[in-house]
Amino acid sequence: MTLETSPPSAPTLEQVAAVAGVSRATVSRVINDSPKVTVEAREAVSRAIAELGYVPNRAARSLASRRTFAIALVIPENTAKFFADPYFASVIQGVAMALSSTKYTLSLLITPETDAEKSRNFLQAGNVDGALVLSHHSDDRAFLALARTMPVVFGGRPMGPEGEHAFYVDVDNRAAARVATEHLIAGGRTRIATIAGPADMAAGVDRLDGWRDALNAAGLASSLVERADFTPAGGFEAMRRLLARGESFDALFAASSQLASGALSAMRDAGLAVPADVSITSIDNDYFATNANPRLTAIEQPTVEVGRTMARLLIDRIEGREISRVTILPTALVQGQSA
Amino acid sequence: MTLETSPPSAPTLEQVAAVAGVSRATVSRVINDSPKVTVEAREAVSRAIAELGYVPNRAARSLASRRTFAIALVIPENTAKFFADPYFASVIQGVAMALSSTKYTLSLLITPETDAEKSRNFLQAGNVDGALVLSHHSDDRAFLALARTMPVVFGGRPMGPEGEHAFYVDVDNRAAARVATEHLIAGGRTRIATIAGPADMAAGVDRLDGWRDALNAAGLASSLVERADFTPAGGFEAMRRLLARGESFDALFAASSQLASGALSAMRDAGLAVPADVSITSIDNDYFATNANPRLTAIEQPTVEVGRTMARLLIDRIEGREISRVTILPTALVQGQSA
DNA sequence: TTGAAAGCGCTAACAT
DNA sequence: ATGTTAGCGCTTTCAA
Repeated sequence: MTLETSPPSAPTLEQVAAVAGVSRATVSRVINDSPKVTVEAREAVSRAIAELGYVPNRAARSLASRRTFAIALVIPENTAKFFADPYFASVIQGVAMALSSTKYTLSLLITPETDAEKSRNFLQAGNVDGALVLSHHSDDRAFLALARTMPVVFGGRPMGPEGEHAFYVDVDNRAAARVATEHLIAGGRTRIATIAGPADMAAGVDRLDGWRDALNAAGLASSLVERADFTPAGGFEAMRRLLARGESFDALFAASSQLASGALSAMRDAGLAVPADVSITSIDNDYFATNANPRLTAIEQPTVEVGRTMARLLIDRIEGREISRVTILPTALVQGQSA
Repeated sequence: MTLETSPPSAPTLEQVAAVAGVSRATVSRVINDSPKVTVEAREAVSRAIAELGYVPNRAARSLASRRTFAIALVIPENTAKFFADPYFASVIQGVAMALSSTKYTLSLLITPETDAEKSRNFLQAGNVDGALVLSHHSDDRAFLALARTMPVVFGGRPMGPEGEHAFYVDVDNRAAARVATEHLIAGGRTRIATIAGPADMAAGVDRLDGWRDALNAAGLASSLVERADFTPAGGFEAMRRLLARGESFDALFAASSQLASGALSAMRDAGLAVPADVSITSIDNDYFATNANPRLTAIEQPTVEVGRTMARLLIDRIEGREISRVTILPTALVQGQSA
């Protein structure tokens, strides 16, 4: 366990104090931007810091102050899904943007089931001041308990009774689904199927409800439902099941564009033309929507803004500012060629 | 700076010791799997830990032991490029796999120029026991200095004189490029152009050299060179410049499949058929190669294995085991339809 | 405004 | 095998 080449051990605050000719307390004050330091003292310390190349030791600092100035972004997915889903990319971008103007540092935790315990420990061990939990697709109940231990902001409404007390940023999935479905109805479609997400995920449940809302309001039947997990493969299989039913339909609302993209393949295999035979709308104006053929008409979520907002809210909570528990961001329908 | 709801402060080792009826040292020994603990003591401690829900405080631990059991994976790119490049996804997967069977935790640092100082500070502040620097495309010289401070393993040979002392995992880019070019020659092509990477990156330089090696050995001209950064857009522009020269060619070696994919668009615009008019080989059998039309004949790198190896080597270094400074992993040509 | 001194929660000699 | 005792490098009262 010994390092092969013992590196030049880092300069300590004590050494800085010696060089600057002040006490350790004063050095600490300068580092922490305390106003109660004379200009001369401050400058002497700054010079010493520069001269020695001093960087405060995080462990010592956080042990003494009980602050880490780090936050975790927890993504309960496996690595493959993480990279396959453009949603994460934009949210992270938003988080990173919000953080870059602060002292806070980001710890990215991609936590497949297998490493769950390691991640929990990491968080409980005081490595971070708070956590962001981004559960676009996955189940996040495991992390609700965390919220009792430290400030946590969720991306997407957490399911379950404990979710009632959680802080989260989300879009109005139900309204978004309703709008997407209404667009199909406005286009004159009357037999509208849906491929819904999993029943144990908020986005799955809410988007299905929104689809029903629209159909009910228009007096249309809402029986053509197939569920799938939010992947192209899931969409492909769901569409095959839908077609196998033998009940014809002239429109599809897919709960995500990944689902729609899989469904498109299955429809092409079946010789169905889009939008001639079946028109389609979906949610997520992402890579899968814009690169589909035809380009999908889809609801756009403000993904970068979700990330930015989550980070800002978390820091507000960490620093004791009051924030509202629920933040809903607006969505908009973006016209493509599929409906 | 005060938490709005002060969370129940975490149990300490001292409390565990009290509950278990042993000294703090014994608790510490149990936590650290020391063999010198009686079974009874170990069990008493384990029970106390479970009962209290105790998790050791990382800061205290690392302050006392000077170990963090965390390593950083530094990616000197902006977030957008990070997600656009499938290379990173696989390498990270490899790193994560290697780490999951260890006590080590991963800190992912995506460091655009703007946040460089924050990242450097993070690393110098003792947050990690070592760092992996993955510079597929970007310049990494800034991180060579880091290697004097802590164990560092690079992914890809670092450029510059300091690179001579760096530990790294890489493939033989020169040989890979030579093989890819020889494949074109074996196909009867004689006027072979290349789109090379940047001159300040090892992969850029080495792959160009390999192309030259093959042409020289075959007695063919090696004048048709255009450089670009490793993106589809770069490849597109480079191909346009190549075409604008007015010198005809019947084959192209692209230094990466992203470059090739951009080049393909430009060739399609120019009415060139692949592989009829121009055959193509490239490096990276990734998404861009397999989804190109026609599918690219490309050199496959063992990307997951690169990540796995980097992580293993870094941990070996951290724990004082001897490792060889340079590790070269094998590549193989994967036949597509482009050559 | 500054310094002295007491910890933060843990590990690691050193005794026993 | 276990306990005692110093710290690890910093922040933070409290006095001056």
